[in-house]
Formats: sequence, structure tokens, C-alpha cells
Amino acid sequence: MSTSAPSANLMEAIVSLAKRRGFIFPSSEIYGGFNGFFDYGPLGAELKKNIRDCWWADMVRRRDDIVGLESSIIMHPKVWEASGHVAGFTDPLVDCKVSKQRYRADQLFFAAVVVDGKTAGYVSALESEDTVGELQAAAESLKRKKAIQGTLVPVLAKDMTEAQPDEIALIPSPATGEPGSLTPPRSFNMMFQTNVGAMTDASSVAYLRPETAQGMFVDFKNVVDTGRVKLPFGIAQIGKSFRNEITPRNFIFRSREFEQMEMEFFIHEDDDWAKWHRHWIDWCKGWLRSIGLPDSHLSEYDHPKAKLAFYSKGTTDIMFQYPFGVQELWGIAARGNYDLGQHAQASGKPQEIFDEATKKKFVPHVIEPAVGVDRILLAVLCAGYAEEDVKDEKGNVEKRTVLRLSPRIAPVKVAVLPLLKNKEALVGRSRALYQKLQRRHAVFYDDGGNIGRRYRRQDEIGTPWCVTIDFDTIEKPGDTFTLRERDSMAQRRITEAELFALLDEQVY
RNA sequence: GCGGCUAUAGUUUAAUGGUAAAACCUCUGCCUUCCAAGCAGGUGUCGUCGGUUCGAUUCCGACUAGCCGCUCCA
Repeated sequence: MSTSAPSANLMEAIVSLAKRRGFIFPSSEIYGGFNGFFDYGPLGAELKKNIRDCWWADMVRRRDDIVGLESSIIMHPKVWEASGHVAGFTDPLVDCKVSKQRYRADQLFFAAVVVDGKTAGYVSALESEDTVGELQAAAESLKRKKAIQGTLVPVLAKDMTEAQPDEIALIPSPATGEPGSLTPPRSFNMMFQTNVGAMTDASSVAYLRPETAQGMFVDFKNVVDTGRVKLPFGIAQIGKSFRNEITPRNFIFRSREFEQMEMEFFIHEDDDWAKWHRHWIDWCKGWLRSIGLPDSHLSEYDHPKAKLAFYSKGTTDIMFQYPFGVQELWGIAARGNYDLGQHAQASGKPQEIFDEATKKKFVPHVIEPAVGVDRILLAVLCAGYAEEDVKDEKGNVEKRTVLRLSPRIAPVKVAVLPLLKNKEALVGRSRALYQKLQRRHAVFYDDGGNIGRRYRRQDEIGTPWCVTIDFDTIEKPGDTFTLRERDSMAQRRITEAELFALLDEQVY
């Protein structure tokens, strides 16, 4: 058994499999698709739910120090002002189509060159200590160049956000000095906007959240007052977030609607943040391994201090080796007390904890592990996808496509297969086992085609085990089935009790 | 948002200025005592809109979507 290397078109193979087997469809496909959005089909929905459930179980239910939260997707607009998202991304940008330079529209100034009441042209300048002076000089230069007689009116500097549509084509690009290459200003704020209520005006503007984290900060006091929590403790949330990405790319890796699993771990202001930061990096890597991602594909990237936001103490990304490159999977950020501080200031409501030991109030610091469900799902598909050359009895080599998903997250845990479908005794025993398993697990019953075809079909969707009800089951004592294992294709006999025990141990 | 390439069945691909083919997949039936066997049958708006033409899936344009490279990525 050998594994061929399909890496060059691995993504194509995965996208194709995802579509063919009902994991992931392009959104609104019958209308031509919709860039940046995806639908999860029957198997994809199961897989995604399993990823979420595993995370929630390990992060929240099996711990004493972390509680869950489900906050609303649309929050008060002031949340996003306080968090910095509104200011951080409302900058309208202007492109120069010739030089490919990009300018912030509010930093690119222009002025009409008016001579004796007639507009002779336009000049532009980047924001500087003497923007008006530069524009004036440029205007005089233009007047000389065009050899226009008359009196030059002092320039009136405007920035590009004030440019009329018919002016834009006449304003020269600072890069080329020639007009015609600048685009109209475009807003690059990645937050989706909507209006709340009947009025559609500035006062009704609201945003779809671009991250779930702010919910934990805004509800911090509510959780502290009701959750019986003591530092250090965490608040975790799973939910959809929305970013109007400029370039959605790489299948579901960067999409405009995605699902996050975030946890804010609050610590004492005097606590050793670096120790907790390291703790959570290790925890996250361990969790990724527990759902089947190989260590060989995982790495860490420390954001350089110089590039960090001023409040950030450190950010480490757990990277995953996707077919299209090593990319961020899970960001673990030490954010100080910036977020709670911002909300305290903006809302006027202190976001403090009382320290019984020192009798002092303080704003806790936070470590934030934030990961995208869709990115994990893509990672497990990429890591699990394999095409193997297997030999049949006659020695002919044929291809086997197998999705090596961890039993924890596999959409189907067990397929129940009667060896033959036209033998009533086999079908009856299979049905009975299927119905019993169904009460506890995601299982699949299949009697179509021959047994080999059914095994391969389950291989392709990542089902870890198949049980086949054969003539030994019904004719020999012990009521045993054939258990066929996905990765090794090995078979052994197993009883119903042993099967349930196996599932109990492997699916958690 | 810019540039290049692309769009035919669920998937992978053909052919063609005269209403489209194959393989695989899938579904139904038969058969089948352990790894995609066989037999019979079913399932198709050529991405959308427009133009040229007697006639367009084919030529042209726009749009939409996808891929690659820029750009962006708090």
C-alpha cells in the first residue's frame, strides 16, 4: 500500500470531493454562485457540528474555569466604535490604476486650478505639513506649463472623499502626475452594514459582528455577577462572524461569512501573562491533535513586536500547512486589558474585579485563543485526504480515495452493512443493529451494490468503521459481526457489546 | 479593486455555426458469501443576459462565478 502525492491539485480534488459527496457547496449555486459564501451539505453539516461539539465539550463542559456564552450577532453600534473596528476600517481608499499605488482618500488632497474664473486643470498632493503650499506651487507650475495668462485664484484644498464624480477623472495621480488613473474612493471597512428598525438613515446603522470576541467583553460584568466565576476564568463562544473580505480565496479558508470559536481567558493584572499565553498555545495544539491534525502540519508564528497593536503583549498563531501554503489557523493573543478598558471608557461602566487579597479593584487582562471552524474543517479535509494504490486479488492496482478523519469528528461513525441485501436474515439483523446504534451515534445503513463498493464509499466520506452482518453472524454462535477498519482495511470479528465499547472509547 | 486564464451532466473530460458524447458517480431492479465486478433501466436549463446569424453550446460583448498573480488581511 502506497500513498500517491496529489499535492499539486490537492485542493481541486478536495473541492471536488466536497461537492460530490455533499460536504460543501458554493452558496446560491443555481443563481451562479455568490463569491465568498458557502453552504455545508448533509455530511459537511455533521462534520462541522462535530468540530464545534468537540471544542465546546473540551473547552467548556469538561472544565471548571470556563463558561459559555451566546451573544447576539448584531450589537449596539457603540460596541464597534469602542473596539476600534469602526474607526479602523472606515478609511476610504483610492487606487491609481497605472502605478498600482493605493492612497487613503482622506490623505490625498486635490485642488482645482482656477485662472480668471476658469478651471484650467487639477493638481494633487499627499497630506503633509504644508499640503496647501504644495498644491499652490503645483497650481502655479501647471499655469506656467500650460502658458495660461491671467490671475491664479488661491487653491482650495479638498481631499478625495470630497471629489465630485466628474472631477475624479481630471485629478492627476501623485505617482504619475497624469490625470485619469485614479479610482473613486471606496470604503474598505470590512464590517457588513445594515439598518435596524424602519428608518434607513445614519442613526439606524448597525453592523454584523466581524468577530465574536466583543460579546464576551460586553457581557463580562453580567457573567461575573451571575456565573460564580473566579479569576482566572474564561468565557467561550461559538458563532457566526461576517467580514466583507476584498478577496475571498482558497475555498472556505477566507470567506465572508464564517464561524468562530473564541475564548477570552481573564487573568489577574499581576499574573504572569506569558505563562498563560504559552499554556493556551499548548492547549490549542493538543486539541488540534485530538481531532486528528498531524503535528507535522502544525507550526507556530510569533507576530513581530513591531507589528503588534500598541496594547498587545504578544500574539502567536498556530499555523497549518494547507496545500496553498502555511496559513494561520488559530491565533492566541495576549491583549492586556485593552478591550475591557475601552468598553469601560466608552460605556462609563467600570469593568473591574475586586481583589479580596489586596482590597483593590482592577481590570483583568485577557488571553484570547480565536479559531475559525471553517478553517479547521478545511484543515482536517486537507490532512485527511489521501489517494492510495491498492492491489486487488488479481494484482491489479487501483486507486482508493480515503478521508482519514478522526472518529471524534467523522460525520458518520459506523456504517452498518448486510453482506447481501436479498437475504432476509442478514437484512433483519442489520436493521436491528442499525436502529440500536442510531440512538447513540451518527450511523449509516447501506445495502446498495456489492460490499466492496460500500466500503469504498464509506472510505471517501471518512467513516472510521464498517460493520458487516454476514452468514457467520446468523449461523454461528456469538452474534459477531465483521468490523472493517478504514485506514488499514483490516477486518476482525466483534460483538455488539464490544462495538459499543469501542465507540465509547473513540468517540468522545 | 487591478491584470491574466477559465466556465459543457453530480464529478472529470469530449465534439460541434444546424437543440450534445463518454467514463465515473448517483438512483431503481436483478444478481452477488468481504474491498469500486456484472446485467437492465432512470436522471442533462452547454454559468447569466444581450449582439451577429435563417439558425449560437460554438463567434462577439457585458455581467456573474472560479483559478493564478497583485492588492488587502484591525
